[in-house]
Amino acid sequence: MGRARTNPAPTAPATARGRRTHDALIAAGREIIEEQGWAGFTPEAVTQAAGVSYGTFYTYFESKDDLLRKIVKAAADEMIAASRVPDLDDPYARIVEANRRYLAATGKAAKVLRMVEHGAYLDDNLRGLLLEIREFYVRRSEEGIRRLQTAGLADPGLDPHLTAIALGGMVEQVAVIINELREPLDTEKMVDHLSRLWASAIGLRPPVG
Amino acid sequence: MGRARTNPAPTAPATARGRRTHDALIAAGREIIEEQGWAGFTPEAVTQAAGVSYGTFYTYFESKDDLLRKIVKAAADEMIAASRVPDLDDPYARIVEANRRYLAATGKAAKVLRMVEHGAYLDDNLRGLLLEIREFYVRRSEEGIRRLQTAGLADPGLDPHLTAIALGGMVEQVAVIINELREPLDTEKMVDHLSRLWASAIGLRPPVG
Amino acid sequence: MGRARTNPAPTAPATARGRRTHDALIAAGREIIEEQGWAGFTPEAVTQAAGVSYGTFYTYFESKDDLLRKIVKAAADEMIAASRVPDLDDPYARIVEANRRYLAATGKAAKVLRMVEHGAYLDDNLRGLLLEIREFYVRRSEEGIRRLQTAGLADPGLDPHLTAIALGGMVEQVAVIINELREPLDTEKMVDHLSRLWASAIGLRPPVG
Amino acid sequence: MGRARTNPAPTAPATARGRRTHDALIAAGREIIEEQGWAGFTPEAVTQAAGVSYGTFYTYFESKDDLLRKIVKAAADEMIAASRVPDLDDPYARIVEANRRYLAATGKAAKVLRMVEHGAYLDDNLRGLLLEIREFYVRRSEEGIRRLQTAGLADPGLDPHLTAIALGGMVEQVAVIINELREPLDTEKMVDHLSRLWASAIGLRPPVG
DNA sequence: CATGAATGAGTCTTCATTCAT
DNA sequence: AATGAATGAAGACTCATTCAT
Repeated sequence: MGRARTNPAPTAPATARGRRTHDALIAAGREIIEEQGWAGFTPEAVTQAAGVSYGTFYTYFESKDDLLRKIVKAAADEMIAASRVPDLDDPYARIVEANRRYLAATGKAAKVLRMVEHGAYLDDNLRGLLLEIREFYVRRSEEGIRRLQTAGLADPGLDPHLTAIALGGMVEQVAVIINELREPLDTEKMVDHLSRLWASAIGLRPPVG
Repeated sequence: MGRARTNPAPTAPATARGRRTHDALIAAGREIIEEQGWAGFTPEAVTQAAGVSYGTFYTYFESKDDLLRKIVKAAADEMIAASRVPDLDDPYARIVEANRRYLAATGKAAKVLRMVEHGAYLDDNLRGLLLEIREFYVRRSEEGIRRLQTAGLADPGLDPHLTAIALGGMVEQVAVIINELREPLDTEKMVDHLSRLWASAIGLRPPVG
Repeated sequence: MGRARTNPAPTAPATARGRRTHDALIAAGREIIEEQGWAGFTPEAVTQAAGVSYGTFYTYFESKDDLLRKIVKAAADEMIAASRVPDLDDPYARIVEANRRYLAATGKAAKVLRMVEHGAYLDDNLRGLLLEIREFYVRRSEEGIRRLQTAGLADPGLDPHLTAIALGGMVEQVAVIINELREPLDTEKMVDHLSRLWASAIGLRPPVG
Repeated sequence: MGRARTNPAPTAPATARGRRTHDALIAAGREIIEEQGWAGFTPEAVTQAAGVSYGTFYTYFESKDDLLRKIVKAAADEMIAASRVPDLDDPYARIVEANRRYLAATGKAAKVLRMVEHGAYLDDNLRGLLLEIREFYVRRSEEGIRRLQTAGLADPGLDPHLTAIALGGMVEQVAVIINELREPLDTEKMVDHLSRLWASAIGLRPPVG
């Protein structure tokens, strides 16, 4: 973590085999982080899980952190991709859809991110990534809220930025908690609640029922 | 070699000096976790910060984990103590007060807890502690919501348990985020927003203004 | 922290170089135990003596104890192998041969074993090994004595078990003492004496002269 | 173990209470060595067993080695005192008596000594003590054998020195082994065997029966 | 004298990274 | 590219000894 490197800088794999190994390592690393957390994430464990030899790790990654960054980047892209919401006219339906997708697709990814949040506290690169992701979500929600306010559909007294932070935090935190609970929650019911709470919170009248 | 432990099993300090050192170590440890996160939390760092020699660590704690557990316990107790809300008649005032106290007193404590959540993934003791704390909050909110529903002041269609998890998550997450942002938020404004969002979400009419 | 072991669990060396290093470590470890005793036996000393870096120790051995067990096992095997006596018809010649081989080959091995006897007092694995070895010797002597008694060549009034313990102890102890004395003994003369004492003790007439 | 000392040199205890504490520490230390072996022998354990505080150790002993030396000295004196054999006319009776006393009184003391033999390999003081003790026994046996040879009662072809080493070793080793066996031996029967083996070995006719 | 806290060098072990093949 | 051995700095923990009260 931050030692000077004298290794040949890994380049993009040139052969198909190389790409396979590279991807296998990323997949293995991600699985390990998701399932064993920070402590289990070692080059040894990753290479073993990927079925290659120890040394191969450094053929593809500059360092453990390098792999981590790539994993996080992938998780982040995935989260954001999974969160694209189709352009629905009904604002409430939009909220429901956004929450459903977030919970469905991002539980594990969110866990990876949060793991990093603490484990790699000192790595500015990673912190930057995390902040970007959060900002993306906050900005998107912020704009949505502002639009609704302009349209007279949401409480104009709310600060869109603070509101976005708070409601986004709610969803983010729930996404993580769900994966940690012993007794599993009914996800669809949670989506329903999150959406209704969100809507009511900003003054958008949720559908009757 | 299976050598029997021969060091004095740490006992409660018998002298005033002992108690001072003991407390200094806990304080130093906590500060380090809060500020440098998991990675910086080493016996060496803790003893240095406390201004005592390395070996002194083990005069008071059986292990690094032992200290960690004590720090977490303290943080948890503190959070819960700080969250006691005076018995206010006005439900909205109650919500505001609860949020204000939570944000004021528990940002760092919450961060400690979250740190542990991932770093000590495998330690059942700690996981148990964390679950207890969260349950405490969820249960308290749940009861509050139920009371309001019974009194006809809150949306009777909401599941109090899911709602408590979601809104509690919102506050918890905001408490942590606040401490991570570069540009500091106006805490009092955030308290106001959290409270209004919470109230509106459950259908409790927030005060006009 | 209950962190899972992530270092490669030592496996049999896969390459010739690996085997060389592995063997060098065992040899170095053994020499250190023999010459400096328990206190000098540290991973650092062993690796230094073997001319490799500290970390290499754990490429081949799970722990200090692991190496110790392997050394003891080797010493034990060696002792027993060196003690095989060719099937001689003359009982006295057999005794001489057994003693000669024991003293020649096992002085240091016996010392290693004795060292462990006390140093690793608590390790049941090792204690088991030691008991096995002693039992092997006792059983063998016991059978020899019994045969001679049956053949009318040895005092039938002796309990073969107790006798084997006592005479075996004599040889074992002498083997160790020899290596500790400043003024070296004439080993061949000691073999002669041990054999004559042994033979006379059980009533087997030693050869005249 | 060999660090420079800056402690006030402990002097002989001046008060009765002091002497009691001093003796209690020696007794406790000895018991620990006898029962838990080398590994359990720490100032902490000793003081605890003696019911005094940690620091008190250094009021009475310069170092851990200092206590050890005193324990060994005491064990040695005790062994030698217990081994004094009354002047019996019958040489065989003398042998029996010597062995009986040795086994009866010295099993544990012998264990202490042997422990030291390996544990404190590097301490010349202790090694000297051990050698002295062994020499005492060897010399005594040697003289006895020589006397019997002169009196025409023992095989004149035996080297008294080598013979004394061997037979002394037998008894010493048996004394230790006895204490290590799970299934306890009948000590009196072992005394009988040792004596008969010893006598026969040197050509002294043991009593019929 | 007794107490118990303080000290810090030493020991075992881990693991990210490098290197020879 | 792949392999697996080698490296060594860093971390957790121990314990004989010292010292303030």
